[in-house]
Amino acid sequence: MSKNKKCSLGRQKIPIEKIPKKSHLQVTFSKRRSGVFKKASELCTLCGVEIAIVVFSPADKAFSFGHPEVESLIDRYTMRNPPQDSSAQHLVEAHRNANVRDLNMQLTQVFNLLEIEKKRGDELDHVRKARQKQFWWESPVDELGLHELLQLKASTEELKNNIEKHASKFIIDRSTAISSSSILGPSNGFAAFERYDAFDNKPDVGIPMASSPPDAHYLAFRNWYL
Amino acid sequence: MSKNKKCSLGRQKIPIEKIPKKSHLQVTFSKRRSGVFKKASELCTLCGVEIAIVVFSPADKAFSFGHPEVESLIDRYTMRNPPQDSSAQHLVEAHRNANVRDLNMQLTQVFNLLEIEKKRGDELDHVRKARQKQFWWESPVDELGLHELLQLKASTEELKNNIEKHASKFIIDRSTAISSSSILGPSNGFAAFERYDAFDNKPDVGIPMASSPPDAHYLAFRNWYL
DNA sequence: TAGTCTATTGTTAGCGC
DNA sequence: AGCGCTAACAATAGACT
Repeated sequence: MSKNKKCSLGRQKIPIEKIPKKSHLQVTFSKRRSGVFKKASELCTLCGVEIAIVVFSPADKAFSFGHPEVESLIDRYTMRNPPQDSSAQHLVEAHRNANVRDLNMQLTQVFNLLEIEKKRGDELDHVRKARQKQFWWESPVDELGLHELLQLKASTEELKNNIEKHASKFIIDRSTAISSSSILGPSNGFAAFERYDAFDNKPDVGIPMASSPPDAHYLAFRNWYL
Repeated sequence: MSKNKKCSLGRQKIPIEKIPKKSHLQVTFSKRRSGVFKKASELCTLCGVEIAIVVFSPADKAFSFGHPEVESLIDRYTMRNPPQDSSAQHLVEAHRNANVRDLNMQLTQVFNLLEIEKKRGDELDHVRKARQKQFWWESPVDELGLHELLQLKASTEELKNNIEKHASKFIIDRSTAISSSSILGPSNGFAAFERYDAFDNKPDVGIPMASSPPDAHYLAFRNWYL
């Protein structure tokens, strides 16, 4: 918000010693724990290996990360199998483990989906940004060179003629009703450019934007105005 | 050492997916395993917490890191050894539940992220499709109604005037070189509309599309032609 | 298999909210 | 507690040894 302040000093080097300030320590623990878990997760994905991490927080709370699950990896590590307890316990265990397995599976799947979606979103974002550079005739006129201006002029004159031709055709046989005035049109001047936020998938309306939003032509070309 | 050689491309971005090449995977595993262990060690030192990590390598070899030691932490985590009384059982429960809670939290978070990303992707997708309908002035002229045609005519005339004004300004002081002819321009007629496929993020070229692709004005308005 | 080097990407300390 | 920000710092991909 404050435009003038260089409020951030950026990251500072800290010695790898026990952090004395407690609140600070808690923040660092939280951030770095996430960092370690993320690294572990990446290691899993990249190398397809199994990893389990257990941390006890400064407040002695247990945090864990495991792929596929902490318990089975611990069991594998200690190389002793736990079916030593009573059958009831065992069933509870099994249920718990199944539950955890399910959760982990869901987590993994959803995480993968997330990656895919993220990629798709980024790509589309790039496309969108690319369009702005690609379609130079949508840029402000003052940024165009002479060549572009001449091209635009030529195109525009031809376009104008075509439009006039068509318009007169319309006027000549105006037996058909003049299309309805704006019903769906946006009420604020910029809506036409921002409406995609609220855009859902209405199939189509026959003639594209046939209900002629107010000031649409202004909006359409406002970047060209001087 | 050698100043002239660009021997290294530096670090490259890699997608977080399973690395297909095995030798490569092995190197990455080795490096990143060290990285994770180092991060864990720093977390220990900085926050004075206890942490245990167990990894099974691609070759199914077990690597572990633990402070103070893996075994005791595992025991603490599984809560088998240290206290054996009822309170211990209770703690086991607590930890287990905490674990499940954590997993659920992760799942929820990731799922939310997925939703957000999906929405973003969909929106951008819609934007792209919507542009065609939204920018009805890019549609074929014959599909426009009388109202739209009149709007277009008005816009066009104003636009033409503006362009002429600017063009004459350019012509009057044409001390600057007329911008270079097409270098980057596409060679086939439709490339201008498809180029975003190959578009990456080149910063900018000062004037957008200053190198005026051939027939760009034709492409720009070709939907309007009769 | 493991270490070195470098250009780049990724992480995070110290803020504010 | 968490999220966002920015600049500084740290990790690391790729190539070589």
